[in-house]
Amino acid sequence: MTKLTTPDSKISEKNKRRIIDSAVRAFALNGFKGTSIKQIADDANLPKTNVLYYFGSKQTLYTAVLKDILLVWNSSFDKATAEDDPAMTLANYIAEKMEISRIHPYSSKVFAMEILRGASNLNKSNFAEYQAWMKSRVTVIEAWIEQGKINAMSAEYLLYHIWACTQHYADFSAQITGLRGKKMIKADFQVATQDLIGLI
Amino acid sequence: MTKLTTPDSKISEKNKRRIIDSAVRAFALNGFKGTSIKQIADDANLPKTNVLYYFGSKQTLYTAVLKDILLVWNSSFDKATAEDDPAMTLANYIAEKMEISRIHPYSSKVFAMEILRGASNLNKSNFAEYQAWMKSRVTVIEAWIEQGKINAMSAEYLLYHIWACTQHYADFSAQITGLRGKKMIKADFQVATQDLIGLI
DNA sequence: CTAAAAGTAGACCAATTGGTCATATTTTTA
DNA sequence: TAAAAATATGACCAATTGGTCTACTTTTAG
Repeated sequence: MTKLTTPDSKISEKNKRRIIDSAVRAFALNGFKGTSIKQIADDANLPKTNVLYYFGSKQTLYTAVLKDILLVWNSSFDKATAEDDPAMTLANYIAEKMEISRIHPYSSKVFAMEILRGASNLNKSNFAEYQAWMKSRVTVIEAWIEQGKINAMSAEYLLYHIWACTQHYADFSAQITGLRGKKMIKADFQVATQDLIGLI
Repeated sequence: MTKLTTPDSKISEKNKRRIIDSAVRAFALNGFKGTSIKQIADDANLPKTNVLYYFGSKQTLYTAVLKDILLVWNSSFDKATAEDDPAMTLANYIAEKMEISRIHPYSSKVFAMEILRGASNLNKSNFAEYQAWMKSRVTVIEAWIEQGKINAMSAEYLLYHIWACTQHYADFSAQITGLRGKKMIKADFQVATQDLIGLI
């Protein structure tokens, strides 16, 4: 039996996973420059050279982390059509995004930081993909408006605003925790989700 | 004539201003750790030692930058009362926040980064102040609800959502620029503002 | 005008850190 | 089971950088 591709060995797989998980947290907490390879290695219980062995350089590791993060961000809205029910579809989308914010706060933060800093590590193809997604989603929303299913508004900004609010709960968790005096638990996320769905 | 305080000299004033302005941009673009004092000094056309002369350490400079940023973020909403018109007041608040996002994108980004990283450089008193502000604003909004002026909803989350959306345009400008293929100009900001006001 | 205070600036240092190299150990393959 | 491939790891290095020290110049106050 010949292998067509050379999949990573179990060991490689496991170590890479551990390294990336440690790296996400470290980058979220300290930024790219503020995170040392040694830090990540220690957190993953590996010697520093081992991290370099798998990823070659800090920059490559960072890029791998970004790629890993993007994998998490698919949602049911990606495949929604003009025939779907807007209220239900958008509500689902919001709920999904909120859930991602809740479960993957570090990923969200690394990504937010990357964009804050100018997104210079997201390559052209990443953006092209995004643009295509945006265009197709705007088309769907505009079809809904045309059918009179929802009020007229800029589909583009609507998406920005959904994005903004859902991300907010992951990205600005420290601020919210500070203001509330306590952390948001699952129930709080549910209230926030419902509130946001109501708003939109 | 005796001076009660020792105000900074003109030179000191001017240099500190130049340094902070350079620092805001640098920190926004490269993060705290990613920014070197030399970088800031070069940008401000001063030798590195001069920056240390005025601020003592990178950390102190960073704190000064944060403090400077907070000064920008006062708004008319701070003094709104239950007697004011909600629609008008909130619309103004949103418009003001959007304008700040447009004019001070770097400040916004530094602040966002600070919070992303856990807000460890914002001291307790900063937070206490924020909490007091939040509490008083929530009270006003809840009074509006009681008076039947606006629909019932969580005042707390409403504020979060306004914050999220208005900040978004500063913080995620790179993403928006990437998606749109062009930068947002003043007119675009106005459309976004109107759209957001409509939403809320 | 003069002395003190404020500001400017180069030389220098210790710590951190990304990355390389050589070598040893383990796992896989034939 | 032996060679090859993959993995693990310590020693080491050059570059960067925050910060200190010392000395020089300009500004301010009496």
